[in-house]
Order: sequence, then structure tokens, then C-alpha cells
Amino acid sequence: MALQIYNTLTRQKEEFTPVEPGKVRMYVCGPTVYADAHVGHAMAAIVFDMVRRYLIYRGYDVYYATNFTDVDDKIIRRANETGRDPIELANYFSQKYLEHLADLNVLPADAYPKVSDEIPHIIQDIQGLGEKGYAYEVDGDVYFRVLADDDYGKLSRRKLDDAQTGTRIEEDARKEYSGDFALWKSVKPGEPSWDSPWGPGRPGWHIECTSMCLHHLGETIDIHGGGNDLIFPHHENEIAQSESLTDRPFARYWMHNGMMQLAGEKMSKSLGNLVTIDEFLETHSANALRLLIFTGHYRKPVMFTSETLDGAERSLARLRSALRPATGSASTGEAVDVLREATESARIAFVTAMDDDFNTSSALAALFELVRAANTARDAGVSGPFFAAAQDTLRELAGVLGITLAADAGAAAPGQGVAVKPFVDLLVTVRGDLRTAKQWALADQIRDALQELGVAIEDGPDGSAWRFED
RNA sequence: GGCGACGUGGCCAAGUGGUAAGGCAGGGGUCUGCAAAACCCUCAUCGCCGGUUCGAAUCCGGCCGUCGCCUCCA
Repeated sequence: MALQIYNTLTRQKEEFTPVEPGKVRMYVCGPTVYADAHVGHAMAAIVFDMVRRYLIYRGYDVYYATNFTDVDDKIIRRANETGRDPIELANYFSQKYLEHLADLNVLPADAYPKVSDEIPHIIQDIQGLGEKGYAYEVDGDVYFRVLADDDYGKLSRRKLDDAQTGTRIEEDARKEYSGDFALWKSVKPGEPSWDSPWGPGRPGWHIECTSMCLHHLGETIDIHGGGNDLIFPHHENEIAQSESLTDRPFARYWMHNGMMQLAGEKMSKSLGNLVTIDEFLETHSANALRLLIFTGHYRKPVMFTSETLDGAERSLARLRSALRPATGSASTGEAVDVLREATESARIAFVTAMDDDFNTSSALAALFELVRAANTARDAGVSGPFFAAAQDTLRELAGVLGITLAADAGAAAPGQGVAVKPFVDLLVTVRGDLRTAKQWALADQIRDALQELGVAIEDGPDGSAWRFED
């Protein structure tokens, strides 16, 4: 069985074979940092984090780069509005975004290139394009000559004629062709700028990713990812620039995630219908966001509603239910064999699902089957190494999706610091004595009060267990 | 107008030819002092119409609807 990945370039699933055996170079387009990131950005980060984690699980050595666009029209506008320095503003939001990624349990990238650090490479690449006839200068601006690129449009499957009927083409008579796009923009008052052979200015949007990929990852990378709203024009133009410059394929696999939907339409900064990552994390866990996203397929839209989120939180609780400790003492027998087989099947089903273009929905189904098997086994009195193995497998496979299941019950109170455990244990013990004495009212009072404080008590045949709830 | 995706139970969502995974919610039950959790049972013929086929949610055509992109966007 081999990993299959849906390639936007060919519009079909293809067997994954990296340029260099055993190694994967991937690049994911990051945000333009001029405002707080929202859960749509989080989705892209989480989707490609999952891809990366799975590739690692499958034994690949993955080098992962994701960029920050820190030089851009909107950053400049926002900076001017607030009287801040554009680069400083971008640094502020970049830093904040990095913290969000950590909160969301996204593995740190191997490189976080920024436009402002890449200017010499960018200038060099624009010059290269000029030498090969793919770029031309007009009054200090440099444009990419789209008509010189014979396979322009291959990613988005657009014909050049179609673009002419578009609705938002820049009216600029100086361009040779309306579809040509800026590689270098001459400086205007109040803008940051760098010296170049064409005078002071700054890079266009698309060239940065070309230069970063080229200089951080090489001429042909294995996976290039981003939101599907970037297919055109951003990724189309990246391909045009890169392949015109190097005469080599730019990326072997183009992967695009679907859009987060809020109230029936795409969540986006320009539409203003968004939930920031800050806002989200105030009331929900990063794990729940992963559950929500992975319940569906990464290429499809995700419905972000209080109802779907609530369902995700409940699903998470169900996954965790399997991690409660064994209560019996049977380490051999038929029930143990059944659990052992279920553990094995779950792993196989998980890998099979993930190999099929990261079918996380089916992969999660495999985990839920394992949850049921573990809970059934516990009810049947199973304990010992095979019970532990089932739990370890669940934790491990959830971890491949970046989902962290609970630490042991009572290990640490979230946000409460230290040493709460002995006191709760004491209360639970006292309550147990009250139950023995059939003092139901007092026993229930303790249970209800602890529940209010976020401690759930569950009475079983061998006494009461308790745990912190989210 | 052009390009693309999608339409599966109350909700979310897998499933590209052989009679519908999983999660949430709901109903019934086991367990329990009660409760919670867990476990068991239960709950759909796949937008509409037509076609291909022994057989279609899955292939083809038409229609209706939703969403994305068309040079700002994860």
C-alpha cells in the first residue's frame, strides 16, 4: 500500500513519490500578517500539520517551511492608519501567529522565511526572469510577461481569454497585457522600500514564495500547500515564475485545503465574518478544532457552527473515555484476544484511510472503533499489557492527527497549579463513607459541588473514580 | 459570463458499480441508591428527472440548489 495524494495540478490522486527517497520538502503559504489570524488560517495550518505528522509517521524525513508575508499593501495601509512602522506591525502579528500555532499544537516549522529577509534573492530571481525574457520594466515597476509562458494557467485550468472577462483586473495601460502581474513595485510615499536595479521599491506578492522555495528548499519541492483560494492567481503565478526561471517542475504535488464556512460563506478578513483564534480558544480547545476539521475531508469546506463545535467537543470526550484505567484483572482470555485483534485492525484501518489522500474521517472512525473495543474490554474486566497497548495505540494514532488525549485522570488541574488532587481524593473518600452509610443526600451534595468545580465523579462497583473535565 | 467543487438520516460526515463507516442528538434496555459514564439495541436508499448496467449514492445527460475562484484572501 502506498500513500496517494490528490494533486490539484492533475486533478487526481497520485501515488506519492518524493524527489529524494525518504525525504520530503514541503512549503505551505502562510498568512499576510496585518491582523489577528482567524480559525480559517488555523484550519490551513492544522491540515498541513496533519499531513506533515502523517508523513513523519510513515517514516519520511520532512523539511517544512512556511512563510510570513510581511511586506504588502494591506500591512502598509494598516501601519499608516495606526502610525506604526509596517515591518514592526508585521513582526507583532507574526509573533502572535507563532504563539497561536503553538497553542493549536502545530509542530514548529523548520523555516519561517519572511519577505523582508529575502529581498536579495527576490531581486536576483527577478533579474533572472528579465534575462530570459519573462519580465519587463516600466517606470521602475517590473511585470511578469504572462504571454511568454506557454503553459500559463495549467494549475487553475484557466485560459488567458477567460481572465480578460474578469471583474477585478487592474487598469494599467503601461502593462503589455492585462494579465501581467507585478514582480517589483516602485516605491510610493510612505512605503518601505529597498534599492534595486529598477530603483527603490518592494516585491510583488507572488515572487516571494518562488524565491523562498528556491532558496530554502530547492528547484523542485515535493509538496506545495495552501488554501484553495490561493490556486488563482497566487499559485498559478508562482508556477509561472519558478518554472520560467528554472525550466524545472516547481512542485510535484499541489495540495489545497477547503475553506472554513461561517454562516454559509467563506470566513475571511475581507468579508469580516470571522472568529479569531484568540476568540476561539477562549471557549474551545485546540483538540476540538482538530476534531471538527478532521471529521470531514481536508479538501472540502468545514461548517463552523456552535452545533458542529459542540459535537466535536463531545467526540473528543468519547475518545478520551477509552483512556480511563482498567478496573478488572483479566490479562488473558477471550476478551483479551478480541481487544488485541481490535487494536491491530484499528491501526491497519487508520493507515489505510490516511494513505487514501488523508481520509481523516475514515481514520477517526477507526479510532472510534478502537474506543468501543477498549471500553467493552474494560467492562469485561480486561486489564494488563494488552489493555495498555490498546490505549497506547489510541494515544499514538490520535497523536498522528495532532490530537492530544487526556493525561491521566487527576494528574493536573487545568490552570489550577498544584496539589489539588489530595483534597479531591479526600472528599471522594469521605463521600464513599457517606454512601456506605447510605447518607445519599450528603453524598450527592458533594458530587454536585465537585461537578460545579469541574470534577466529575463516576461510581463503579469497586468505588468511585474522578477526573477533571474541560 | 468563464473555471471548479459540492448536494448522503434531526445535525456534521465517510463512501467512485454489488443492496449505506463514524461522531453528535433522539428512542429503548443493561448497570447504578440516584446520577453520570460505559455497554447493547434502535433510527437514512443517498437533491429532482431521465439514461447505461444483471445491478448505481457511486457512470452519462438534463434540471434545481449551495459554495469557491476570476489578479486582496489560508
